[in-house]
This record gives sequence, C-alpha cells and structure tokens, in this order.
Amino acid sequence: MGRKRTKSGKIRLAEVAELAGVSPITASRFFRNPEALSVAKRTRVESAARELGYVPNLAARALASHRTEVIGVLIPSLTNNVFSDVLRGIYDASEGSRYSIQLSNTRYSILQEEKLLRLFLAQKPAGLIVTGIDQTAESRAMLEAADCPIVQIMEIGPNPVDMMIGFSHYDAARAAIAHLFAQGHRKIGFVGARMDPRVQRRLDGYVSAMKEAGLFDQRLVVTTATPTSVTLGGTLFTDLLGREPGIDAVFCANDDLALGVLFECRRREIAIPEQIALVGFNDLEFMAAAVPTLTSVRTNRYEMGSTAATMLIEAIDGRRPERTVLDLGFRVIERQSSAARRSDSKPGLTGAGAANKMIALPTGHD
Amino acid sequence: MGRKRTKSGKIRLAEVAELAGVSPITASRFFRNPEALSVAKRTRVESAARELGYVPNLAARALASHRTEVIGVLIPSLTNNVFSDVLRGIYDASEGSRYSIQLSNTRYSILQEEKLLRLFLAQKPAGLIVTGIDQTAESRAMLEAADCPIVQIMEIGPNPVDMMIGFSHYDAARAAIAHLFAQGHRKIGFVGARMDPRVQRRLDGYVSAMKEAGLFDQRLVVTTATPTSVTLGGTLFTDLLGREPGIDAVFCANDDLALGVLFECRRREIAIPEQIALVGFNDLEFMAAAVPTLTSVRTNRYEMGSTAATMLIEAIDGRRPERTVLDLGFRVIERQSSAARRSDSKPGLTGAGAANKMIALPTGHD
DNA sequence: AGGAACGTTGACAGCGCTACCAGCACCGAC
DNA sequence: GTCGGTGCTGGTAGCGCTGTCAACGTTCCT
Repeated sequence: MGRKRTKSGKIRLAEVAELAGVSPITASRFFRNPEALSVAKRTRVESAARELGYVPNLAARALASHRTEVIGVLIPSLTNNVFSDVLRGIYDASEGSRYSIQLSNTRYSILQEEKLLRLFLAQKPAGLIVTGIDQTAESRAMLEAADCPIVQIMEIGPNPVDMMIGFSHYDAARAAIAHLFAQGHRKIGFVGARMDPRVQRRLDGYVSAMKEAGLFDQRLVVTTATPTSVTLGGTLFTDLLGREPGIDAVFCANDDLALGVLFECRRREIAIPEQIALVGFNDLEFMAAAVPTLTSVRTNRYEMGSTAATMLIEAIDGRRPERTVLDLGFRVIERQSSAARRSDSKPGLTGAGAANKMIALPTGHD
Repeated sequence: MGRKRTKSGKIRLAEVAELAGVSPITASRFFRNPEALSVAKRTRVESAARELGYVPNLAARALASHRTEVIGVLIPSLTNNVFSDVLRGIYDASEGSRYSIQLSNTRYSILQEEKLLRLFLAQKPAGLIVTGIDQTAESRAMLEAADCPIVQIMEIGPNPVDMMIGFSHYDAARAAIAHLFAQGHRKIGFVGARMDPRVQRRLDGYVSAMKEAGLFDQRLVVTTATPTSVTLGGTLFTDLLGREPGIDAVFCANDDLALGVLFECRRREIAIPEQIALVGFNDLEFMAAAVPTLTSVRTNRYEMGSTAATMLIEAIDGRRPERTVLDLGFRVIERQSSAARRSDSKPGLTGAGAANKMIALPTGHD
C-alpha cells in the first residue's frame, strides 16, 4: 500500500514565514543562524515551524547555497571489525550535527578509491574522511584541489593533505616486538594477511626491530595477499611452523589471525605461552576472553573515528582545530599469551597479576 | 591548501546541450532515458558530456524532480558482525546503480528508529530498508504512508509493510534444539544477551522446543539486556553452571557468546562436546576454525543485504519483483562441538566426518 | 545635531535541473 | 484528404531555498 509516488504537499519555508509574519529570508535565517534574529521573531518563527511541522528541503538548500551537508567517508572494507569501530565513532560524532555521512567502500583498491573520490568530489561534499596515506597521485591531486576540509585516518605520516589522525603502525609493531624481547623471546615469527599498506608497515616495524636485534630471518615471515580470517591464521601458522619449527613467539598482524594461531596451537597441543608466545594487533574484545588471554596492541579505533568526524565538522564550520595532526598512539596490552619465557614453565602461572597489565611503551604514546 | 570554499565553476547541463547542439531538455533526457533520443543526438550528447567532463548536479535534479536517489537504511548496530555482513551486501548491490545509501544506527531503540524514520521520510528517499518487524505504531503508520518502496530485513513475519526478506529466528532456534535432541542431549541451556526482538524469538523457539519435549526448565535460561560480547558468554555460562550444574548442552543466541562459552569451558576444563555440547548462531567465520569446531546456525546475511537492495532498486525503478516476501532460510552446520552424546566419550573422536557436515532441516529452508 | 556604526529585516534574483505541454514531421487508416 | 497516432524535440515555468545588497531604525560618538 501507498507505494506510488505522490506530489509534494510538503509545507515550505514560505508558509512558515507567513504564519510567523516575517519574510521568507528571515525564516531561512532562523534555521541557519538563529542568533541573527531578534528574540521576538525568533520565537515566532520557531513556534510557526513547530506548528506546521516544517522540515527544510535539503535539495533546495544545497542548490541555492552551493554547498551540501554531506561528509564523504572512504574506507577499504566493511567486513573488518577495525573499520566498524571507526565507523561507529564517525556516525556517533556526526549524529546531532547537520551533516550526514556518505560511505563508500574502496575494497582495498586505490584505483577504486580514486574513482570514488572523483564521484564524491563532484558532489561538493562538506568534508571528506579518507583512509590512510597511500593515495594515487591523481587522488592526491584531487584531494589537494578539493575545497573542503579533509581528514586522513588510521595512520599518520608526512605531508598530510589537510588533517590527519591515526598512529604509527610501524612503531606499534616495534613495541610489540620489544615486548616479546623483554619477555625473553627471540625467534619471533610474523604472520600477516591482506598486506594492505598498514599491515605492510607493521611488517616493516617487525623487520626493523628484528634486524636491530640481529635476529631477522626472512623465513620467520609468512604473509599472503588473501583477506584475513581466523582460519587463515591457522594456515599461515602451519606454514610458519613448517619452515621454522623452532620459533618461540608469533606476532600476528591482527587479532583474527592470532585467534587462528591460538586454535591451531590447541589442535597441535602446543602450549601458549610456554612453547610459543603469541601477540595480536588491535585488541579486539575477544582477546581478553581467550584462554590463555591474548596479548595485543590496543588501538583507539572508535576514538579515531569520532575525533576525525569532530575535527572535520569543526573545520567545516570554520573553527579549524589548532592541532590538525593527531597521533592517537597505541598500547601493548600484556596478557598471558606473551608471558615471560622460563625453563620450568607451568600453565596458568604467568607472573601473577601480569595479565591484563598495561605498560607504557618506549615508542608508544597516548 | 585549498581548504577555502569557492564558487561553482562547474559545467552545467546547458553547456553540454549547447556543445551538442540540442536543447537542455534533450540533454537532460539523455541522462535519464537515453532510448528516447534519436541515435544521432544521443551520440552527440554523449560525446559532448564526455568532452566537458559533465557531472550532473544531484541537488538540482532532486529539487526539480521531487525525488531523491537515496536509499535509507536503518540498522540497530554498527558494531555487530551480523549487520556488517548485511551492510556489505546492501552496499555491493547498490554499487553501480544511481542510488546512494544513507545509513543510520538505531542502537536497538525503536524510539530512536521512529525519530530517524521521520527524518528520513522528510527527505523523500527513493526507498527504505528497515531492520526487523517490531516498529512502533507510529513508525508503522509512517512506513505505510510512505510513498516509496520499503524492505524489512533480518526476519520474516506477518503483515509486511511492503517487501520483506529474512528468515524465522524461531524456526532456526527450534532446528538447533532439534539437532541437539537428535544428538542425545536433553538438559540444554540457553544463553542470550541484548535480547533484541530477534534474539527473543530465538529464545521463544528454544522454549517451545524444550516444552514440546517436556524438558523446559526456567533455570536453564540465562539472559541479560547487556550488549553481547565474548567475555559475556563466559560470564553467562558461569551463571548457568551455577544454577544447573548438570546441563549437557548450551545453545547460544549468537556466536560471540558461544566463543565465550568455549573459552570458559577450557578454563574450567570442561570437555566439549563430551561433557557439554555447544551450538552458536549465525555461523561466523571463526566457528569453523575453533577447537573443537563449533556447530552453528548459518544465516545468509550478505545475501539478505544484497537481495534486499536489489529488490528495492527494482521496485523503485518500477519493476517490482514478483515475490515480495522472501524467506532466505538457515542451516544448522553440524560440527564437533555438538557431536553425539555417548558414555565412553573420548576427545577428538567425534564421529569421523561429521564435522562441518551440512544437514537439511525439518523446519529449515534454503 | 550630524553622521557613522550596528543590528535587523526584506526584495530580488537566481542555483541547475526537470515536469508539463506543445509542436513538428511522418506514418498509415479510414 | 483528413484524422489520429507515434517518435522526437523544445519552450516555459517553476522546484524551495539562499546570496547579495539595500534599507531601516536605533544607538553612540564627535
């Protein structure tokens, strides 16, 4: 029922103005800048609008003002837990503002990103949130020519297009490896999937830390371009074991992989952390619930999204934040899976109280 | 750089028309219904548009045509894996169409949903996707009065507003319990969190199956309004064990809870499935990777999203699908965690080959 | 007292596009 | 030959709102 399209029938600004006894333009101002009206007219317009149930026509507003109230968001994946947290932050922060979110999925393709960017920019968005710092030259040029504020999220790097909020994946990986070193682990494997730029930088951080310690060995690194999954974690770990049976720790580029490694160890009856220590990345909720609890690098995903949206909206509204590049840092959350190496290791006795302890990091920030 | 707002400077339809040597209205038709033009003009307009890099102004189009090309989507959560799969389906299916997705998060509140609905409807969306069948009376009235196609997703029920796509959570839960019965389990606990309408219907299905078998006991049911999490699965399971130490199976309202139960069992050294069988819901990816592999009820989330979007777009374009109510069904994916009960249970020997087998269901559909 | 400065208001003219309807050429049918 | 149909094209008139600028009354300064 009621499926057919009908004529407008909506009440317009002019009606509100008439009822309020003011000119349309004054009514218009009420909705955009109420302070500019005298108190008397303000209340008259307000009650008239309420009485009539007036809802502004955004299309007309956009047409007349040459500006939309849309924030474009480009993210590489809709599946990934990481981005759903970021997105939630973005949506939460934009709620209540007059801006609406236009989301698009680049599927980890910078060419697709370029295409979507062109599409977005053509609609003159009020602002833009893009993921990462690895745009094509063309995308980069478009972004720099865009006449709206832009926030790059997920990581920080040199030459921001405009604003930037994230953390150093490189440093975060180094901190994870430093932690494993501190616990006495030496032969540390790396397991990574999808290998998008941020995962690549985690690998770079791992490699640099291992090289500095004189422990790097290419055979310790197992990666694939395949999208990440828990199952894949087990598969890659199996590969790693095949190449280097003597590893004493594994650093996974994300928590799903770590969970897969945990299960694979259980399957193979490899004790964590006694035989092999395990560290993940992102600190998803299940890491604290696993048995043993799993060490991970906590990243501030929700905060990243909400802060990005907040900064963007402020910039759109002409109140550019003083800090335009924000490093949200990370924390290694030490849990049982990476407990200190010892000869007479007994399960469950991992340095009483150490589990779940947060440690300040050499390279970390907050 | 380039942050300031500039004047338009865009090329308009009129320019394209001029270059092509046709009237603006003819050029306009080219973009909406190319077949209506003679081949000669069609190619002229096409090349003119390409040459100038013309991009239509959607605001002007919306204003003039009294119609937007926006599909509103209302979902209860951005965090939940379940909805991210559905969303991915929606975005994938809408990609390439001229419709864009406008997403809003009701946070499991039907009052919030009503508010958002009012907001959406005021913008005259081309179509609407709403979650579930439990709207407020007010929302329901608005939906019925809306002059656009609407799809209700996630579940099916009586009195669709317009179109509907989902499955019966009640039947799915019954099928899960029937499976546990078939495996010889009797004292089956229910663990549920958040208790949104769909989880409630899973509980209803559980209750009815248990009552039919004369096995229902209120103490077997542990629920909470708290949002779901893996950790919570362990907590609720602990509650359940406290009340009913003798349970021989647990049916979890979702897979995160099931994972939490798995870990808690590991912590307590309870053997799955020998001492307690475990069944989850949704069949997230990790269920097949866990040790033991975890039985779950597979739901077609991605397909639900993509089909909903496809049906909606067809209806918008005037090609209403013949079937407007679609039951996407479910499947119980039998894995190790629910293997048949036996006296001399030995770990790992759960009926060779049964793991991962898909079974057709009494009440299930495909 | 004269004038500048300010706060407030309104008239006017579009923004870029499409709905609507009219017009034209051409065809076949009566 | 007149009529009505069909296929294509164009003119006109807005859609509902806001940018711009002018005008008004009031206050404050010199």
